[in-house]
Amino acid sequence: MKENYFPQEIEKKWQKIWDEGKCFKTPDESDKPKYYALSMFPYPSGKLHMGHVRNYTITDVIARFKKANGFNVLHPIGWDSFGLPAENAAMKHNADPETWTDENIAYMTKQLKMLGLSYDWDREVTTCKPDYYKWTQWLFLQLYKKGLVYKKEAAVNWCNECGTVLANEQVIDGKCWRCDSVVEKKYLSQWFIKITEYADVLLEDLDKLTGWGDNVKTMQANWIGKSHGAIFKFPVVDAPNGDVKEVPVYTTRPDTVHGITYLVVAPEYKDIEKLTTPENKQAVEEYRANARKMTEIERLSTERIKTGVPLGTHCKNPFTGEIFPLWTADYALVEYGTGAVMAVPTHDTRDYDFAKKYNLPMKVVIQNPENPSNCEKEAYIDEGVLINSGEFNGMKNTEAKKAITEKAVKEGFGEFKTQYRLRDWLISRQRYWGAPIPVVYCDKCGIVPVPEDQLPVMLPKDVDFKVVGKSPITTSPTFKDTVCPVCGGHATRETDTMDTFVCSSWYYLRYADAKNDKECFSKDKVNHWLPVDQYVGGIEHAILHLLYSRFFTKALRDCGLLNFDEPFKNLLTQGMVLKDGAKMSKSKGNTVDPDEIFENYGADTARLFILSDSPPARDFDWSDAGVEGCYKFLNRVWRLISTNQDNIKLDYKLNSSLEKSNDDLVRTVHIAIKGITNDISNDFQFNTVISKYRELVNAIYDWQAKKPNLNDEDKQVLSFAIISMIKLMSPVAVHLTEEAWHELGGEGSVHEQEWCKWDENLAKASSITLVVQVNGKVKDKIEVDEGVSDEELKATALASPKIKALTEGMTVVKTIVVPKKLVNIVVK
RNA sequence: GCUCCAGUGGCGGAAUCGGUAGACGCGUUGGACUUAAAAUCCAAUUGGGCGUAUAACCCAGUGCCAGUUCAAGUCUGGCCUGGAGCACCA
Repeated sequence: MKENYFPQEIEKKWQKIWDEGKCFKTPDESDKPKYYALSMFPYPSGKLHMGHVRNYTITDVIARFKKANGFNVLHPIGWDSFGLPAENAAMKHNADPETWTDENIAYMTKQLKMLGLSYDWDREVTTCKPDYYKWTQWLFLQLYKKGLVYKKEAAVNWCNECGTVLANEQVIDGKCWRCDSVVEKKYLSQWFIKITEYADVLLEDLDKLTGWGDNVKTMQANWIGKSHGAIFKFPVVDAPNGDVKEVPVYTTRPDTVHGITYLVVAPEYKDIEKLTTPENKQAVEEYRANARKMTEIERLSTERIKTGVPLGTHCKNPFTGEIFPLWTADYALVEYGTGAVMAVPTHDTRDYDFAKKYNLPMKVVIQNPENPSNCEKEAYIDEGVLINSGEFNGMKNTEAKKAITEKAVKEGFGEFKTQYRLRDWLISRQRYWGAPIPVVYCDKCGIVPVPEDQLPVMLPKDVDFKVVGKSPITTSPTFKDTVCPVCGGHATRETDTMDTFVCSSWYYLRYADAKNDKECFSKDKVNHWLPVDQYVGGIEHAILHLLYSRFFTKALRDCGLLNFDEPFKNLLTQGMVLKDGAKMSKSKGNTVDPDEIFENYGADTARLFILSDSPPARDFDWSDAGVEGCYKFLNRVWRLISTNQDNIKLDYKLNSSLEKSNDDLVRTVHIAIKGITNDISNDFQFNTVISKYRELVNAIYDWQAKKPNLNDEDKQVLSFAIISMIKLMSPVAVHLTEEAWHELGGEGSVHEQEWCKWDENLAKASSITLVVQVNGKVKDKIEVDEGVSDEELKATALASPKIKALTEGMTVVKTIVVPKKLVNIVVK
């Protein structure tokens, strides 16, 4: 074994051996229990960044740890390779996005191998390849058959910069998630997936996900946004030509129904024209035209002063017989509820602001216990007792919600209603680099799905990427015109492609059976390997990818393709990698290139460092000094092994009774095994695992410093310590430990060795430090033997000269003994 | 505004059940080795009492204010600050 540590040399050597020997291939059949460890697959953007390094290292260590602990581990990787950056690159260079993507995949594959990750490369999936997107299209057709896919004209989010529509989930603060430009509303006919049909079960099943963090679960719950309320129908008393009889509203505050003083419909409300009097027509039209022009940001700004115009017509409140006016205002949203709102200015802040501005009347119906008379300064939105509410006066408002709705149900003008904020998932994209939506439009038959035996609908190659203002796919002379599969007549293909999130909603299923060319996956294999036991990825997917994937799993279960209902049993959302307190980004210029770290320090240092300083879920601040420190530590480990090479025997034997310092070292090793094993098992606390590596290495050095000459017992003990250390470090320092294992004469791979076991009797020090407190404050510490009884502890504590001095002349009220730890003497 | 998470030395962070606060590392300071440097090793490093050293001791201390307890970083209530998500969702 060389005296000095040359990571670049040994890493290259072992990577070649592992790769050529397919050392991390996972058999489908095994006597061992299965374990599925998965990182969120990358977009092949060009190069790995440190976020990838962190993500994949975490999952790799988990995979290796589980393998050493007797599991048959599935640990795959693939590429989320459709998407706009490839297309943009292609437009810039007038090249094929596929070439750009393939080159990136090749480079990033090399980098992943340089990181020493234990992937089963035979299961690699690439979403932009026909052997994958064929099945994405096939799954689209299954959902279509189930009635979960439909096309409709709707107000959709349009990003001008990207030249495509976006899903609601991809609009962040009114801006495009990818390019940050302001999103506009457009009315277009688009394809949707009916995720709302699963809103309730997606919400309820969050409770089953005990292995997910509360933060992600709450984010999803908020996004789904379930609320309980009622629908009330208000008769219209003076519609101009009488064909709109009533306006239904959704409310979560049926208890305030007696306080209604006006009603608001959204500017896009379907019956708005029929509800407008001729005198008001012009003003209403102008208001609506103006609303259409506004961007989402302008319209949704909460700071904006509310505006609206009256329609001139009126409704009757069936509870009170009161007549109140109809208005249109853009604070009512057409997509939510019924698109109309009953306004109770006294008990809703938005209605209050609006009523103040337009001098609309107010009527208090819930009494504020602290200010019973009025709501002059602001709306009272908390709980209270009903007043001015006829038969419901005196009732608590929480009870009145139910009672009032029940009355409406009985008398036929209302119903209980559960409402969700979640909207259907818009999956059409007017872009080239995606999976073509497999439908055709026939002049005679209308929308016709492409028959399954004609899949995949291939992306055309004969397109012009330089085209402006429309999707390159539409420029293909061969793609669009086709034959209707039903009538054989002329038909045109759908030129929209699918949102890439459709491709990534099922990739984790494909890994179970990646090379299957007959089905998207075999049911048996997918049921065997899934659900994913541990999923690791960034928090930025808390809603998007994770919600879509949960939906897909449930929908495919209902299609009979699999028999589980949640895809990811445990989820670890890793924190961001920061540098100087800010997220690493090219624009800030604070990125660190993984290649440089591999080159200067080796992958083992990178792996060790990325796990060392912060727990995985927290943000990680990159520091060059920290890398240096990890590199020095690995050098220290290397020296410990190389200088002792002749003293270490793989087949060491420990005597049952050992000399004190040897006994202590053996105990230290057992403590380390126990601690490291538990830290990995509980929440993957790799930062403390690594501090325990250091403690162990420090202990071995300290032990050795006291032993200039080693006798036989010393050598056995040292062998035990060092071999245990190598095995414990093998999931992290994968190359160094493999090299050491072989240099010491080990057979096979260190990564095929069983995990170390500890002896509970040895995993503790031979003596303990007794802490003595007086009135709860530490006053003395006394070394005592490990096996002492509580009585002896108490006696020892009371016999301490310090304690005697402190308790002199006082009465001992009580003595608390914590076994093997502490005595607290309470005195007065 | 609503929801969730977090707050511990100069820094990253540690502390199963409430039981020695600050593990481990980074940084800093001093020292050894060296012609010198690098590397390596040793020591100190929460603040204050305490501006000579050594040894010892004492006090305070985990965002703030209360509470429960023999004992609180940890539990309870109320705040403050920071971060994240949602947000005119009726």
